[in-house]
Amino acid sequence: MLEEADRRDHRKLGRQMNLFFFDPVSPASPFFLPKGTYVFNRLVEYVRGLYGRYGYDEVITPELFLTDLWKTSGHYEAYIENMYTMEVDEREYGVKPMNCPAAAIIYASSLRSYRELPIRLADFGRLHRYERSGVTHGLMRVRSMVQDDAHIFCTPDQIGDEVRDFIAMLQESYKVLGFEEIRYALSLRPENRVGSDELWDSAEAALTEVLEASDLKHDVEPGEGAFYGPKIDMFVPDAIGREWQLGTVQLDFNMPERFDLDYVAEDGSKQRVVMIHRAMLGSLERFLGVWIEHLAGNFPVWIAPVQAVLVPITDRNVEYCRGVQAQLKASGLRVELDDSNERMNAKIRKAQLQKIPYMLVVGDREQEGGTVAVRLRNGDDLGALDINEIEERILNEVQTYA
RNA sequence: GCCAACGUAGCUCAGAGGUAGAGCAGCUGUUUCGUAAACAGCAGGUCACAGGUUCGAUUCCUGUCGUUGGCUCCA
Repeated sequence: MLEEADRRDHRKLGRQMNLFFFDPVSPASPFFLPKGTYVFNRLVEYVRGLYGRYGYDEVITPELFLTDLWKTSGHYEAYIENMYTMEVDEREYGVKPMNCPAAAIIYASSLRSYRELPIRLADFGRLHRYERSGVTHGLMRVRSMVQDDAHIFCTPDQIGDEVRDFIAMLQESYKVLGFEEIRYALSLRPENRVGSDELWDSAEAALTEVLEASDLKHDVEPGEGAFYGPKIDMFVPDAIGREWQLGTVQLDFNMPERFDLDYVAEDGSKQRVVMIHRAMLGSLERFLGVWIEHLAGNFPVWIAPVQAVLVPITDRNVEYCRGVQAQLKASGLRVELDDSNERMNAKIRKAQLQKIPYMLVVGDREQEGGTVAVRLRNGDDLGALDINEIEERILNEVQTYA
């Protein structure tokens, strides 16, 4: 069991599969290698696809702000110790530890009508947080990260629908990504909080309603909410059973007040807008760490950095393999050719350790028949398949997120 | 930040108060092989960093940095 956890350890697999590594010159900050970057970007791309369907708009915001911004948001007091700051032209700047104030600035940048609500602004900005020594852990807790972050601005009446749609999107994505068991936790009002009791009442009721309406089993954690609003967090365990928070949806009554965010209502009056912070996969670094352990490194074909490797048995078969590679690449597949001076056994072992989904072995027999001998990473041998046949099979898996 | 441990070659590790070793990876050559490691040779290290003790420190001591397990924290 412990051995199995060790095999799934994302830090080891990260090295072994050439995905990422860490270097003391930037403590607790991953360097993503080309293969890790591919997976990372493909995840972002996947999320962007969902955003298209779920009505989000993406924005790009600065990484560096005058600390005035966090004085306005209220984070300065609580979190300045955990921020990276610098002085330029005698003014104090801070590297952003979260995107929400930037979203508030965007919201405030024009007069808003109830007609344009809800506004859903996605931001894949890179965040930096000085995490205290002793709390960092591989990709799970880093000092530099990107979240699939978004902020929804809506009316109080829209809270329920927004939370419900978000959870629906989250469940859709977790299903595709292979997470069956998610723990949901509803966190209610803490001692120290902002906002009226009426506001908390309705917000907590809205979250509870969504959870119950969708029949979602969840824990209720009184007093665990953020000072600015109640929230629902989604947790998933790593290889040794430690739970990590990935998704979250948080109502915020504080930021709209502090940034004076409102909209013109139907009757012409100005109304305070509601802000919802939400992240589906959460920190993409953390998500990748948990996901790698969950999959034991076996990325699904659609996102595997290398989908197939051609293994020529002898030099005689290399030219033929080049042709097959060219054909598969032309279809958009990521196919490598192992023409190293190794025995087939060694090439297969190497591909296994890289967790490459398909190994296409080519000897004289395959070459003559215009086929490849297909081996899966689980050891299954599918025998000789026609090139078009294997191409279709892989393409189909890509399209269906199999 | 706290408690504890660890830090030796790109990776995984061994080692000892007298300035270091293996396997894998790398490079060169041989080999042309049927589903998880062919063979040989070569090359590779300020033993994390800084002080201290000592005739002599990579080894012992202290500090710093980093990593790991746990605690606290996680906007």
